[in-house]
Amino acid sequence: MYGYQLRSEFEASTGSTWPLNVGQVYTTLARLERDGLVEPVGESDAEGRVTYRITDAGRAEVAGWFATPVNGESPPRDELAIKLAMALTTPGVDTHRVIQTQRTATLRSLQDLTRLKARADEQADAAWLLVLESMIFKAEAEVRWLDYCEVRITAAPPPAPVELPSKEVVR
Amino acid sequence: MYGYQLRSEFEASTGSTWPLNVGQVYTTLARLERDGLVEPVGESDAEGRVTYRITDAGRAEVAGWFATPVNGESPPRDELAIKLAMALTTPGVDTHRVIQTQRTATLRSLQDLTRLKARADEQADAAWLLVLESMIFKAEAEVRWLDYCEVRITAAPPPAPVELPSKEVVR
DNA sequence: CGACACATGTAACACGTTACATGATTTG
DNA sequence: CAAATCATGTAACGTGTTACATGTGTCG
Repeated sequence: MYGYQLRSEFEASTGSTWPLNVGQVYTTLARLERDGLVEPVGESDAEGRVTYRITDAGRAEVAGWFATPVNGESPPRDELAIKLAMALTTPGVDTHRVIQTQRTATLRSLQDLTRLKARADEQADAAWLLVLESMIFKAEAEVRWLDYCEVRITAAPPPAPVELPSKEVVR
Repeated sequence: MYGYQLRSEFEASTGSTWPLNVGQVYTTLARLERDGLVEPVGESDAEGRVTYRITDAGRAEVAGWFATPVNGESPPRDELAIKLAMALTTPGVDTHRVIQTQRTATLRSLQDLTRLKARADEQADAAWLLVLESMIFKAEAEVRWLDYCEVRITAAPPPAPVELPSKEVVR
């Protein structure tokens, strides 16, 4: 395929959710070519299009990707978890409020996702549908986790206020 | 605090899981100072330490961060979901195998996490514990999602093989 | 004609991350 | 004394991302 085409396919399948800057397609294509995973087939054609083709190395890379499990983020960069952890240990932050704010936001996005899913169901794009369902699962899990946290922290109140200023730390 | 100290605290609280390169502390500190969120208090002291202090702007930033919900990744960059979606639509990929590989990997990491949690429970570091629990919740949700996907794709077999090569795409 | 879709590409930035350089101080 | 720890910092890279530059073809 050529760059513009890749973008078109993508936009079509995601129903123009998930905006994708065309420029990024070209930068990525260039980087893939640099790494030998992809190669241009001939020069630009009459309409100025430059078609690319996957190489053997590229195929190997893809195969490897499919064969290798995704290692769930180590170290953990989960912003929400970190935020809650920080809220809990930072004096003067209403953790309860933070949780509630997040909860309503997550519920709202869950609604949006459900709406999108309905659209995707009609459209019958299996790939995009799968991604959406994954997001729904995640959002639901997030709500469950938030509820769990709430119980957890109301049960065990802040573990004695920390004294920040003094505290000789290292050694 | 000063840079080295920040790193020490961090390592201590995460039990030396989550390795953190010291250099990163200094680059980050420098960038925070550049943005006026943090400022050095005086020059380097006798032992060569440079202490930093949060500014009002920094405090405001933090407050804003706590008040704003995390918007769950839009566009969705979930590698696993994308991988499965691609597996489903790429001819010649055994989606079943991909799911199984991931499933065992996730279960294994779930074990590790549980072990870590036991350690954290003794250590009683509330923040780190919370992060760990979040990861456990996520891992469990992932397994559930994988099981759901498996049922989903064995129930509805690949939606008629796609013809790749032809397909006039744009327009 | 002027606007819009098609099509390609480049320059630039921020951020996360690492490897390396440099010294002072402690400790076996 | 040598090795380890404490402590700071810089140069560099890769990637995701955007804004911009440029040109062709189509259509109301």
